[in-house]
Amino acid sequence: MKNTIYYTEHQSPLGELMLATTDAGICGVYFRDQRYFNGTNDWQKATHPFLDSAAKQLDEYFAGRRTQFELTLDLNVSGTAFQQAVWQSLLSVEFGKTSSYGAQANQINKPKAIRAVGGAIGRNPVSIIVPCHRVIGANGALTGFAGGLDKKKYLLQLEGVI
Amino acid sequence: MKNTIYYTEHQSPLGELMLATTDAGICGVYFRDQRYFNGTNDWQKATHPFLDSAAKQLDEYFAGRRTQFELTLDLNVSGTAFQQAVWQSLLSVEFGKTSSYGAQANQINKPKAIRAVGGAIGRNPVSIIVPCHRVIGANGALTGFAGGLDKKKYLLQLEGVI
DNA sequence: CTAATCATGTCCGAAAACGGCTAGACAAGA
DNA sequence: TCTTGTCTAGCCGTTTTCGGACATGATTAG
Repeated sequence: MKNTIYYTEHQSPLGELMLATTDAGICGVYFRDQRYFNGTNDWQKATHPFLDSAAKQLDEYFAGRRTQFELTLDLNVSGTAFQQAVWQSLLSVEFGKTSSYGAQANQINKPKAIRAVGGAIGRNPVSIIVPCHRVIGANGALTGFAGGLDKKKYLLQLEGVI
Repeated sequence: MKNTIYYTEHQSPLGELMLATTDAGICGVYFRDQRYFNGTNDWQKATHPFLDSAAKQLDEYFAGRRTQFELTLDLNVSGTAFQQAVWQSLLSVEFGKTSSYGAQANQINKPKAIRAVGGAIGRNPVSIIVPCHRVIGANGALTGFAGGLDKKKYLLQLEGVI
């Protein structure tokens, strides 16, 4: 029923990342010791074509040579229907642009579920690739990031937003 | 991590029973529509050597030709540590004898957890084989049975207790 | 311009309710 | 006395319920 999850560790300018995948697609990119991380019980440390692609594209992204990821994702491994909808919606925020929590709430047709959207974004399992860092407060404040605000700032600078 | 559960249905004088097993042993014997039944999601209808043995021995039991089951059980599929301890302890109550909730509480070294034992016994996943029906009130009252009191009474009559 | 209010899904901890119970105290009948 | 019955107060693991806290923001009131 539940697909096996394979993972590997990968170095980045923001420290060690943990990349995870199923046979259906990438399902996780986590910072070291980040918030809301559920855990590696019954995850298997292994190599996998998807993991290789992800690592390569992340390297290019950090080197400034990539503004868009071309990867197969599997966002249905964890989370509620609501959360999955939010994550899916995040994919439409492009490199170098930002959005607000309210705007995202509108996009999933729940304009009043703003705080709920905040909670869901915080639990995004695929950091960086699903660009949760591009969502900031309506007033421009960074407001929060599961990996730490400094990392959110770094990513936005990398994308030339601030 | 979680072993597959195979099941089959089997007729008995008390109506249809649902027998379930893992590759480690029998993990379920349920009455039709009984209380505290969690459900067949991701159970697989299939044949299995353990299921065959269980069906055969249950037939013999109901026919009065068997007073003791010789089956491999897997009682660690569901339940808390406390519940599993209670179920394990139930196995020591022999055919034709009865015990009380208090006595069972003593047996697991929690003499005061009497009501809690009652709750655990009610959630026994392996009816008949794990003889929860042999536990009655200290005053002799039948008190309760997940499959219905009439079935408890039938079983105790079959064993010649009442 | 600041402060209070409200709306929303999820998680987490605390608190309360709920049982397949029992021993003990009492009262009522034989 | 000796049953028998009804009540009460504890006991304890599990389940359910409830109240906040959150990666917010538009609106209203002062």
